[in-house]
Amino acid sequence: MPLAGAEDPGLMARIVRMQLLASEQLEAIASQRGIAFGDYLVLGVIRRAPNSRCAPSFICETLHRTSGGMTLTLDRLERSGWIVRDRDVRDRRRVVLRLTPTGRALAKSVNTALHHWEASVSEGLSAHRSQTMMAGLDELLDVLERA
Amino acid sequence: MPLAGAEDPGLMARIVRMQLLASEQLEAIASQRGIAFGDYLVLGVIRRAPNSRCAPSFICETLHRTSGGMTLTLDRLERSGWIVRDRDVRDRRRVVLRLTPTGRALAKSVNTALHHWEASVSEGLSAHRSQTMMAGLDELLDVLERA
DNA sequence: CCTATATCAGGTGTACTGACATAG
DNA sequence: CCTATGTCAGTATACCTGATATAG
Repeated sequence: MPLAGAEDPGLMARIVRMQLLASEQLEAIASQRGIAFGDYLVLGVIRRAPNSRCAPSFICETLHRTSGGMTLTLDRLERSGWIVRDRDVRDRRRVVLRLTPTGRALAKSVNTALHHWEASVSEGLSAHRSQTMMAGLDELLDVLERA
Repeated sequence: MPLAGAEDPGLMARIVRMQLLASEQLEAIASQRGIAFGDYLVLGVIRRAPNSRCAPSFICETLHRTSGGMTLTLDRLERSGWIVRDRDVRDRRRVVLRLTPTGRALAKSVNTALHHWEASVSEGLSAHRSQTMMAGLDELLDVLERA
């Protein structure tokens, strides 16, 4: 079911198709555990931040999101009981985010499921392909980042 | 700016990062020409369909979208003067979509810009890498499609 | 009758932009 | 004053469910 006709689809078509397929599967994995994939990414950023704490603006930069949208996302995550907003005592403009025990457990659970997904996808690839794919993707990411 | 910490990010993180970077750039290219990237994809599906005509349901399948949402999208594209809805004379339940001259010109313009983007990205990759990348992506897409 | 195609209506979730309050 | 951080209000878009023609 290629997007293009007879000719070679090209890089763009492949990327778009990958987005469609991967998004569906990642979304399914996360939502089976009661969270949207995009929201899981936010939990993940907090979890991996130094001391498992960070500011909303850091998440915006990491996930390329706007501050207005992030406020709504954080409202939602806080309402769900997965994160807490603290005030920074040094600079009281700043908010410090941290995970609740529930939030940490959820993030870990989704993370584990994603690792299993990764493993099953890798199984479908020849070992050699898997290696060169990763290297190729890294090079591609480098180019995209510079563009 | 990797999503993960010290360990190897893994396939999932690479895919997510690719989605972030690629979406931004594709969205920028399209919106510079006055259309959202998602809407361009719809025009593209119509343009590449047999005889440059197709039904709304075909677009839904191709782009994995819902019929209710597609009706709204098509309303928007029609209001913008880029597509026309005709009735199929054989089966008058069916709607046949086609591009207006303006819509065709816009789709071509975005398509050309995307080809330039592709070319510039490919330039940043070693020729050999570019080849194996594409092959690797195809294999990955195959696996994702089967999953 | 029953099914297929597309649309519509109502309600929900989410993101963006631009304005704003507050802190430095 | 000017900048930085985060929030809020208004807007846009997409989704889902279920109902509604209309045609086969």
